Amino acid sequence: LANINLFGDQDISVMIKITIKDLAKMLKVSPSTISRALKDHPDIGQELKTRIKNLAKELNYSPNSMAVNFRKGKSKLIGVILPKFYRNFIPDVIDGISFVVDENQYQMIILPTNDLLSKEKDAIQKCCDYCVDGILLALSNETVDLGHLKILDDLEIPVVLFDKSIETDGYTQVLIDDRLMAERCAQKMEQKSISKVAAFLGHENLTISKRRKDGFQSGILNEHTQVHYVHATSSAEAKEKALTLMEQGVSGFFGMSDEVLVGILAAAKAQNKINETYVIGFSDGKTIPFLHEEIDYVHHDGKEIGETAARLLFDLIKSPEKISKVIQVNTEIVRGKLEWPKK
Amino acid sequence: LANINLFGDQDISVMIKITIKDLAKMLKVSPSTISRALKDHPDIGQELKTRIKNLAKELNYSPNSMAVNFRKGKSKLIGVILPKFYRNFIPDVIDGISFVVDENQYQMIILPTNDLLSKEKDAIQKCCDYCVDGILLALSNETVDLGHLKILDDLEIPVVLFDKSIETDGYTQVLIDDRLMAERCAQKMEQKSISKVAAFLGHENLTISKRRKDGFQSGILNEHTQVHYVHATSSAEAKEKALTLMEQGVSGFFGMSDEVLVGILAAAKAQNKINETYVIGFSDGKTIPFLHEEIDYVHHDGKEIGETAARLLFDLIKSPEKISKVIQVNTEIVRGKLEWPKK
DNA sequence: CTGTTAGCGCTTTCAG
DNA sequence: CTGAAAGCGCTAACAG
Repeated sequence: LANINLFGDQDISVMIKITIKDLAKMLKVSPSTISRALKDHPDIGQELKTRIKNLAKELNYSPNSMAVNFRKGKSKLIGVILPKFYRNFIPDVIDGISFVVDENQYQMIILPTNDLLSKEKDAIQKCCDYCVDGILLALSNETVDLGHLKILDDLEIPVVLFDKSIETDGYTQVLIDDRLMAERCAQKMEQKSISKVAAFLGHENLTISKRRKDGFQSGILNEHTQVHYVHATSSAEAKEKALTLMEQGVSGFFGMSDEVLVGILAAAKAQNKINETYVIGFSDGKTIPFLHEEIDYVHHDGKEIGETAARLLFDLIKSPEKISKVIQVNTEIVRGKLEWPKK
Repeated sequence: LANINLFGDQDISVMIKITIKDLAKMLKVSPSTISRALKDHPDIGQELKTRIKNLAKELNYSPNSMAVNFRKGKSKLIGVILPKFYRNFIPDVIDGISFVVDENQYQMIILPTNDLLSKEKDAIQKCCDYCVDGILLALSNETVDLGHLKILDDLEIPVVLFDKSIETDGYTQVLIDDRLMAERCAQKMEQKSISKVAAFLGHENLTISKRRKDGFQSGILNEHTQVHYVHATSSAEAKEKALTLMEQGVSGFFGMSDEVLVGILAAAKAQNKINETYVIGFSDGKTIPFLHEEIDYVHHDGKEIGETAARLLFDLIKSPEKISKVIQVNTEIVRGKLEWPKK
């Protein structure tokens, strides 16, 4: 095609990013014709269409997404706001999200808040500035109300909460039935006839902590069971507190997350009390194999939660009327040391 | 300010996204004046400037990043392309990256390749379409040459390779001195006077595997030491292979990653041979605490690698002449069970 | 069937 | 000191 050589003999396709205008000039047609041909608009003649497509392929034309999205008033971007890249759970969640994002031909920008409310607000503002079409949000520990999400309402940017959340109406959330499962844990604990037990919870701001505490509490029916409720936000803190409790004769432990479970088991190990200690809790089962101990745990699958949250978000993005709903992902208690982390 | 009420009595700031044009109309000045005032251009009068700024604040004006970036021909976006959200190492790397990205007021889009070359190519194309200003790339296992990065050269999009990489010139990379450290591991192994040892490597395509193998090989000076070289890409696979080798009397193990180390230790545990087995390898020290065993390991810090790679990328983005260089991050051999994962 | 035109929100010459 | 106008790349009425 002699047309390519408008700009001299060198193959310009390898030099700069080709635009629709370039193609238009080379083929001496208008930009709109190029635009239409490239998206198979029925108006364009077959012959011209193939000429255009061939040249585009030859020159590696590929549309400038920024321009397209800017023009269309949407970014094909979703914002994923989360506290931190914990090693447990979160990587799986992101995996699930990225799968759905891919399916929908979107991209995701990830904004860590480091568990700071101020950074969460910043993150939301940035999402607005970048015109994201939707937001997936795991709240920071500091967040106690959702006032800062109002702007998203105003701009009609849908948001789905996952993992961390707080009691609230009007927002779509993906949860597991924390209350019920914690209650079941307590029931299992009771079957062991342990007189002194402890329930390890996460940050006290979190509804997730409250719900799991409530559930556990209502599962303990024996009035003579002595229950300690403890908050811990790291494995190290959990270990310290577990050590103290063990010295006081506590031998049954409920841990609401992998973080605290690891601490509890480390304490039991350190005291050589693995065999006389009963441990149960919430885990995704990926950390357990590292522990070399079997425990009962409520299995919650990060990937499934990520996928579910992302699908809900895209439903909201696509549907005109934004109806919020709360989805409960199913879980069950299993005994692990389970599967190996895949790959 | 009566001006706000141009659109009736309701406060429009909570209804739609305010633009420069809106402000201009309300204050009866031109958009360019608004634009200049908001960025403290010296041309604008002090009084007008404050009037504009006040109104902007009141109405929560915040510029449309898409438009700004589109106009300026850059996206303030970097692409982070990586195989998968492994639980080891990668979350820390992303943490490091996100820290630097934040410092530079950028955002990052994350594109997982699932270790597929085809998806790696897609990811690169998407980065170009989104006009990212730079790319951080951890190669997939399938990638054996860098031909598909040529387009980045043409478009002058800088790229920094980290973690996974292959032997190549002309690209900026962040590495640790794999060869030297693997050699040191072999030397430590030799001090134990073990007759049968095994070196567990990752995927055979990876230069990282080759370099660590070479290093280990050259550290073994005793001709009578019998060395098995094994490739494994998951903990499960490593465990199986380690079991077989233990039956053959192998009692010294080198593991080039957390993944294989976990498998090796699980095998030793299963065979009740923890005490008669020597294990050394490469780790970030975060998995070790879960293992309850102490081992010698080459400590490589994901966060530092992520930060270093990101800083190099921003250097390239900012500097006019793109000079590629290879950076070696320092490492040392420590004995772990080390620190707890922070938080 | 194809071209012209206007415009997404913003910045930046160039005038005045 | 301020305004008018052009344009980044693309799309979609509206004409013809």
